Parts: sequence; structure tokens; C-alpha cells
Amino acid sequence: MGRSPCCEKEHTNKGAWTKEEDERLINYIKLHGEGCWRSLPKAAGLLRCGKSCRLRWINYLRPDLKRGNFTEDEDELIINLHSLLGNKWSLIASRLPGRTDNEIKNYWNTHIKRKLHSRGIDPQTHRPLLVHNTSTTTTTTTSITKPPPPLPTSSSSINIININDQQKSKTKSHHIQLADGAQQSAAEEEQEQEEQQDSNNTSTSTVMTGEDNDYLSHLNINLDLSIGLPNPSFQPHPHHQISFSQVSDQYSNTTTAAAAAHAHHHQPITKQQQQQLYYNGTNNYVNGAVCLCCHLGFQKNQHPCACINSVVTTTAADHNIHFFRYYIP
DNA sequence: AAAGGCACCAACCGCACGTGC
DNA sequence: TGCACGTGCGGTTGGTGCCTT
Repeated sequence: MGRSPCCEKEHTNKGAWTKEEDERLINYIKLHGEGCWRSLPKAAGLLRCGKSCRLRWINYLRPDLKRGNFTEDEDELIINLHSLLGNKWSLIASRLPGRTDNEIKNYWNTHIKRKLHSRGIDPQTHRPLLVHNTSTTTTTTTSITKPPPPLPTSSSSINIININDQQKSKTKSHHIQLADGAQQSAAEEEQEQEEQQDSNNTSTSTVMTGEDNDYLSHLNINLDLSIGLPNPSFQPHPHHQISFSQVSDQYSNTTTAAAAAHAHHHQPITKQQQQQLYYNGTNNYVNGAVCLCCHLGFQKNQHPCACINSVVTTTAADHNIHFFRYYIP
């Protein structure tokens, strides 16, 4: 016995939405708000599937949507985010206010892919295209190529933090600038290249780097990616309600840091702790954290993530810095 | 003017995940 | 623990309009 269909297909319209349908949907959501998509069509007097209503609202009718062409900045941002996240369109869209995942996905397939090809970059791997790369399996050929060029953003930083809860004194905190004119040592860079090549043999597009090779090879790697883009309208997922300040001293005290780590990994925290965290963020630019433990499948089966004992430290105060944290328990 | 090719994008579909029971 | 349900995501499809022949 299969699951019941999401709607009665014989009684639903398909295809393009009419103006009248749009108005019905808008009016209903204005009155009752979003949600309960399955029952919405009937309640709103629409002969549409609930999923269709949701899609129409999210991708087209929502009042906060930004219409019009993508800017050059948006282009670059999408490219950078895609190089980090892969085809996680909703995650990418969460960093572009007013843009939808569907819109970005379409834009990627129609414009950016071509743009990258013209730059000689493989849009899937973000590595230089090889002349002899005529095979359809680009992942195998790219494993022998040079590492990708630096991201064309103003600057990027990777912060690798190894925290042993009992031995915080042995904490390793590794901060690497990936901007043009990188602040990496040659040895670090070499190791990063090796690790990147290793990581390319997997389906994960995330770049692993730093001196923690032993730890990185450990199965219990936890990954927390927080991309610090100036996105004040960012609405964190309910699971990720706690925002992280980019200013290091905000989390220099253990209580706050522990609370932040605690909350970030889906643990309940007190109202007081929450207020403290938000208060700390208000004096500075507050960055919405994206937990890739969940989004990329790391620690999917562990609740909470093993990185719960990590202490959050940050190192950058530049509002435009792309900010990553890797937690290794 | 008609036909064909192409680009664009709204919409659909199937699946995965989270939640409640 | 397993199931049903609601929701969201990513890949794909199909309609439309523009351009070229």
C-alpha cells in the first residue's frame, strides 16, 4: 500500500496559473498566512494541488521577491556559494535576499554554466577545464588537475578548530585566508591541495584544509559552515536560530561560547542564554549560521552532532569575509 | 511568412526528511 | 520502532517567445 497522493489529480488544474488563481492565493495567504498547504487549495477555493500553491507563492507571488536581472555581484556570489555547496539551491538562495532556489537554479543552468565555460572553468567542479577532458566523467579527470583558483571574492577565511572539551588547552585553531594574496604558508597550501584532491574523490564539494589531516581523516569530522555575507535580512532556519557574531571577542567567554555551540547543534538553551547571544550580536554585524552538519549529511544520524563540545571562536571582523568553521571533536 | 532551433523559466514530479502518533 | 503525513528540495519537463534560416 503506497502513500496517499498529495491531492486528487483528476480535480486539479495544472499548467500556468491564471490571474484569478493568483489573486485567490494571495488573498488567502494575506488573511491566513502561509502553511498547511495541503488544505489551502480547498480553503482558498482553488482547484490546485497544495504543492503547486506553495511553489507558486514561493517562486512568484511572495511580496519580498526581487524581480529583474541578476547583478554581477549576485553572479559571483552564486558561483562562490556553488563552489562550496554544490547544487544546494535553497541554501544558496538563503544568501541572496529576494531570490528563490528555483530562480537561481534556472539562472545557473542557463547563464552561469556558460559563463564559467567561457572562463575555462568546469561549472561542476569549479576547476580549470582540461583540453583532453572529453570524457563525460569530469570528476575522475579533475582529480589529477591543479587545485581550483582562489575564489574571486574580496577575501575568504577558513577556520579549523579542534576542541577537546576536557583539554581545551590543546585546542588547535587554524585560520587560513583564501583571498588573492593568500596568507597561507607553503606547507599549508601543499597539504590543502592534497586534501582537496582527496576530497574530490567523494561527492562532497567541500574543501578540507589545514594541518589537522589526522583529524580530517577521522570519520567523525563535523563540519559547520558559516558564510559571513552581509545579509541582514537572513532568516535562520528554526533549527539554527542562534546567530554568530564575526567578532572574536564576542565568544571569548566560555559560557557564551558553550551556549552558542549548544544552541547551534539543536540543543535547547535557556531564554537568558538566547538573549545573551542575540545581545552580543547586536553591537556588530550578525551572521546567520548555516549548519552543514545537517545540510551536507555530516553527522546525520547523530543528535546532537558530535561537535557539540566545540567552542566557537571567530577570528575575523571584516564584514565581507567569507567565514568557515570546521569542528573536529 | 513559415519552419526550425534555441533560450528561458514556470511548473511538475519524485523523493527525502522531519514530526507526531 | 514503524508508519503516515506534511513539507521542502532538486532534477526535469513543457510552454512560450525570440531569432535565424
